Amino acid sequence: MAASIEDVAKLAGVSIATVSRSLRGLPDVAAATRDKVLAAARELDYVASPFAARLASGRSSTIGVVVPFVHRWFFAEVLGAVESVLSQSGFDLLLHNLGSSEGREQFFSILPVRKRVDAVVVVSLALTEDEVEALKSLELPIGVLGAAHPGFFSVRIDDVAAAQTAVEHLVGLGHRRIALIGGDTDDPMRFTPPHHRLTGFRDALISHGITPDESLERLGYFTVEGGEAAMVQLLGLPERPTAVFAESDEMAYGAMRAIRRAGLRVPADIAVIGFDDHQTAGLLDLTTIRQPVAEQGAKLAAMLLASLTNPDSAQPSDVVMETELVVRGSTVASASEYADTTAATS
Amino acid sequence: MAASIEDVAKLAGVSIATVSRSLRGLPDVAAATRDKVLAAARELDYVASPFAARLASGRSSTIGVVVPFVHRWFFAEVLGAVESVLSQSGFDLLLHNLGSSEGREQFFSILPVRKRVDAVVVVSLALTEDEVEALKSLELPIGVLGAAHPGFFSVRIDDVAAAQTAVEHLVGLGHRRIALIGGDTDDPMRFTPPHHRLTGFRDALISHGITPDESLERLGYFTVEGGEAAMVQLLGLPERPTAVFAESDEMAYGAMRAIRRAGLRVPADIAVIGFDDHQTAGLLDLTTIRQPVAEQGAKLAAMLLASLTNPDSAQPSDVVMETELVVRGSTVASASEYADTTAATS
DNA sequence: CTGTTAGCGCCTTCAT
DNA sequence: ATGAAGGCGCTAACAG
Repeated sequence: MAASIEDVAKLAGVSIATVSRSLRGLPDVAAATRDKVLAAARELDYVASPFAARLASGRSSTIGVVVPFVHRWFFAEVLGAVESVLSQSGFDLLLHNLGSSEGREQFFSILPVRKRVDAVVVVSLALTEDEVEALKSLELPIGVLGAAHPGFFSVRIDDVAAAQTAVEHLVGLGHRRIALIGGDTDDPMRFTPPHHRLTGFRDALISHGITPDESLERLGYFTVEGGEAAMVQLLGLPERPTAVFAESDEMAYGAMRAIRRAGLRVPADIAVIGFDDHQTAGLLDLTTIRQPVAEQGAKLAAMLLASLTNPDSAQPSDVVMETELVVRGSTVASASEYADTTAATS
Repeated sequence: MAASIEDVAKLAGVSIATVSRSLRGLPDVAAATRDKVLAAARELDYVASPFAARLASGRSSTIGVVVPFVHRWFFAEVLGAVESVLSQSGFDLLLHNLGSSEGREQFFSILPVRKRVDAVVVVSLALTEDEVEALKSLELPIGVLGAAHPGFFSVRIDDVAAAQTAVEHLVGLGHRRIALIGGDTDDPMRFTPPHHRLTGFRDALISHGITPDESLERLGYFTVEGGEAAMVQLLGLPERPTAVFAESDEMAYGAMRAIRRAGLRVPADIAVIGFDDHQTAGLLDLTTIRQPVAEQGAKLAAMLLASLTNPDSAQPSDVVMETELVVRGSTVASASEYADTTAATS
């Protein structure tokens, strides 16, 4: 049987209260006493029972993290960053992978994090009002990655502006007939980026005197395969686009593949720009909008931890991180030298 | 303040013991009583405090999952499958992402799962003796994915045989000068596959009268970039290989890219076979060894749950799942038709 | 079938 | 600076 706080107290010759104080580094413990306790604890290989501690204190030192799909690059990257921050602070991470709209419904109706976490991180979900209410009913600090909600902490990028930047890069290269390969804004899983990137795409066109043409907006479902299929459709148009903005690098990969399979050249015949700066974007020479992925997760986790540590500063804040246009060979032929250099040194 | 079991008991007009029994679906409760309790619980929006339950029962309904890197495809896929099985059984999943050899050391010395999980799943780590001892000291059911250990549950594939199959496919096509792009068997993170796949590779060559040539064995570090760099080295050899076996599809992608950049053709000049059947392998027309990734994770989780539910059947078992050679255009030119079909329908 | 009563192992006032 | 003692909310015998 594992040692309990009482065993440590006996061995150290003090009360269990003193053991508790010493082990948690509370003040008002004599240095000599603390040392005795630490020695006894080490000797017995003691670790406090988290459940007893949580029951008594009401705090769980656990954060729930909700992702739509762990196995997709973006979410996995965020998750890794969050885990790293939490484990360094001695917090546990309870993972909830929604997986589907049924999983999502189930999560928000059951709220399996109830009574077991101190805060919740929600990644990239466009929350419905009901979902927001459900989260609020937890009466816990909530962190959202990818969208701002009053009362919640948030970290995100400016998707509208980033999409505009992408389109403006293409316009600046002389393109006027620009297609979009995006996520489904009606998707039952409701991700946030598609809405904003679509808005930015259309806004940028309009501000350059180009009328958005819905036949040039196709769904790529955030997968390589989807991007390829969408591009095939675009290539079948009477008047095909000269440039494509894909809302993710993975869809851009599919688009490039479709273009080349059709015997056309990137960027000579059709320029392609992606979004994310996925790890293989340099390798595939893809121009893209870089966003700090792990950094967003780490920042959000840190904000939540800070609010738990110091409930005074619990002012929910909204952090908007910078994105950056990374020009490579898929939009500017001569840029490929840069890309080669990047790929070789990475 | 959230409702407690006492509130429910009062409202239902029964004792807290009866509430507990009713809510947990234990036998020996009159149907009418149970209904009253359930109604009261619903009315008060009651959920039991897991910590109190865990303290009292000694069970946590939580499983710890340890992965080397969440953000890598294979591990993320496994994690998603494990999460799905656990959440369906009402179990919590505590995630531990090692991230580096320091993170690994820290995990096994601190054992942050102590006193908080009912079982542990370890993914793809070649465990040292000390690590095995550390896990055993938990006195919990341990599940290992990717390697067998006496006393632990395990699910895996036969990496040696699978690698042999890959090489035999190449030999069958007439290749004799076959290179390997693999993981580092001296990597501080010590993954299991590299050792076994290297063994299978060499064994297959030998059994066909081909002497393994170490200059044809290169490190690709399980990344696209690493695979490309390894292939560049192989292409620089006085006598270059006519075929390459990469221990992962991602390394194979890099190899194919290096080959094409060098102005050579796949498979005409150099055939390439990968490992995993990664989701984009069909798209990139890569011959590979398919292994059931999510299935391995789901199976292992289910085994552990079964052993917790029915401690009698707690016989640690070792399940070896099937792998399958998937022939596509990177080894057999005429196979590309199949690949196109696959890609179009997937 | 249902109620009573000890704990589970720790945190946290409140004294001293 | 330290100790004593009362919960935290539930489970699990044990009665009845």
